[in-house]
Amino acid sequence: MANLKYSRQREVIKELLCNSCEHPTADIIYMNARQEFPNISLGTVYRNLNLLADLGDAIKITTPNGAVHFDGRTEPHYHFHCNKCGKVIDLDLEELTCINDAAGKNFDGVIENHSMMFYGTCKDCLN
Amino acid sequence: MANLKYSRQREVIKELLCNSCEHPTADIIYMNARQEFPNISLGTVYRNLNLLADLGDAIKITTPNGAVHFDGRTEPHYHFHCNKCGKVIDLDLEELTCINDAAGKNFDGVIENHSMMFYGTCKDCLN
DNA sequence: TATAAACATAGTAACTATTATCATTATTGT
DNA sequence: ACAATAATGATAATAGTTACTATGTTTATA
Repeated sequence: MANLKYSRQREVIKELLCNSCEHPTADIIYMNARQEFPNISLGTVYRNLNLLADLGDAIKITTPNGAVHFDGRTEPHYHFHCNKCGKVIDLDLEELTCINDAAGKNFDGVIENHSMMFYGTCKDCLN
Repeated sequence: MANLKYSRQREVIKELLCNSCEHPTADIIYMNARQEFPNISLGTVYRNLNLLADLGDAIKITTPNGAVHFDGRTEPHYHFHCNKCGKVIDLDLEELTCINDAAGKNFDGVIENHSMMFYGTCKDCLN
């Protein structure tokens, strides 16, 4: 798993992800990466985004309308998903640290972590 | 939107969903519905599940590994997703009613609701 | 620095989950 | 009973993602 070799493509993908506050999809990263590597393959983008997620350097955010968003900010935080435009926005809400324990009270498995997504209408979409 | 006509297929789909504690995917519902209607179309299953969700009679649950699960229990509650088998399980945890307000504190849009998903390993997968 | 092993890439095909299309069938109000 | 309209089954189409493969890069070692 740790037999990694450097690649310029991966570095650029990681940079794009870390410098973005937009929680981009693989698609968006692909479009941006093409400005640096006109021939980069979409497969390369997916492979590296998933790799970064596996390494803990990125977070995958699943939204109700299909595409997976990626987040380069890895410390725990919560997200808002706009029901109109589909944008994903960071929220300024401190982590609920003890909720995992509370959830595990009457539960027979092991709870490791949680994610929370808020829904509604973002500023831009409030006509 | 309310120009509905009765269909036996929809009734069976709804029944299957409400009688299940398993948070089935469209696929599973399809397989079960075929015992009643051997010729039912997968499209019919999707159409009706989405319709039920739009009517508020079902909830769509998005999990990190692709497929959407459906839940016939519509009062607010939280879920656990097993990282190994992908099962979705109801949790006995009371709703965090005021968290929407807390999340909206430094946020410029309108927050309507939220979902929370816990992750880990379920009882059956703890070898 | 040459070399060989291992990894990464681009390009493309394949796959999965879901939605759209459309001719036929079923429901419902009159 | 009939006409309007919604729902169905069958299938095609789409979107997002992963798999495959030949070629190109990186890297450790001599």
